[in-house]
Amino acid sequence: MSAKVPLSPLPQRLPGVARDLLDWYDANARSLPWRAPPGTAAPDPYRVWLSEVMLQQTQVATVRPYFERWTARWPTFAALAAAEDAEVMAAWAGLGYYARARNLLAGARVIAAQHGGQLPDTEAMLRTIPGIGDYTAAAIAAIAFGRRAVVVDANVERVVARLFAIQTPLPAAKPLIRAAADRVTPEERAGDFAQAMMDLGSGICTTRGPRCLLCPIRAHCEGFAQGAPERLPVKAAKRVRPVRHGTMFWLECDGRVLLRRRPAKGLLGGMLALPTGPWADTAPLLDDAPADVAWRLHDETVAHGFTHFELVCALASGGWRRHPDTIDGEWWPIDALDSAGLPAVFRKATDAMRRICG
DNA sequence: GAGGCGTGGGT
DNA sequence: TACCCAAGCCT
Repeated sequence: MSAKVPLSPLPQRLPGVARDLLDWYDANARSLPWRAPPGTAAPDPYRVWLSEVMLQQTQVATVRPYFERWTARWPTFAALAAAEDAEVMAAWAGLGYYARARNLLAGARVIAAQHGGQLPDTEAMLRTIPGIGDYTAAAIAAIAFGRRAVVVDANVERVVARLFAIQTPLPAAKPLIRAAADRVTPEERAGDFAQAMMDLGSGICTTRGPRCLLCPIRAHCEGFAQGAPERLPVKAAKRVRPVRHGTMFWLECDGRVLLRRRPAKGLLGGMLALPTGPWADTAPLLDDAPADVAWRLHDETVAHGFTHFELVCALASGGWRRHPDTIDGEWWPIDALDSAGLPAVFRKATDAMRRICG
């Protein structure tokens, strides 16, 4: 909770929802590294942009340490634009949705080369930067540049669906919810309002077990009045996740293991990884081995859930007896694998292999 | 529009 | 436990 700061009186035209929510925010705003205290000067646009991208589909507690490390290393657009691709991808390792890191770097370079090192300050221009969509453009315009923008993310969708008791299922309800959000967004302090909605959504108006008795806008809430706000928003049923199978190959040479960078696009794109063939409906076993050596197939497997499928991977190990330079990839010291910047699924595999090999 | 795209936390 | 899901974007 941040210190209370003196605020100028809000315009009388401010609707009750925004007024009550902002009063609550002034007293209860979370203190976050990328956030300015309510009612104070706008925070650094670089930090707002970085935090908004890191926070896409990712919780605050997960983002915080990544944000601290990242800003210490690359504190400005210029610093990030000049960074090495491999360093940036390694710094993102474990955070997921790796296209965000690729877009962040591309975005920093666009900003440095085409925008004089300054983030554009309108939604429409922000929308042209790689990795910035409707939500992030609105959030940056409001939070970093004080513009009135309608910021709609999953928190706002949930709060607004309950506030207006919208029964239409998502995603069909999106236009309706955006129109409703527009109606409650104030002309002034739209940035604080957006962040207040986030805090409300993450701490009080939660998906399960909303704490309505603590809610500052309960009196305005039709969902609460109707008695079952936790049933909103209604969502379309989602598909079952299929299981896919694969093999990861642990090729050792002189205390090092072979790593390869994955293709720039697609799953885990641009990340360093253990060699592996495509992941398919049936177990490929040794079909896609990176080298013709005597592979040993282990009993232990690695299971990992991705957004749209479940992976079960076999582990195979072997030794490279020829000159290290005669195979594609990077030989990484086994003792230093923790600093290789591997995605979580490969970190599971390397941890398992180090256990197996002792 | 719908599906591809990670991961860890909460219940 | 086995789900569900979180400050979305891109194609």
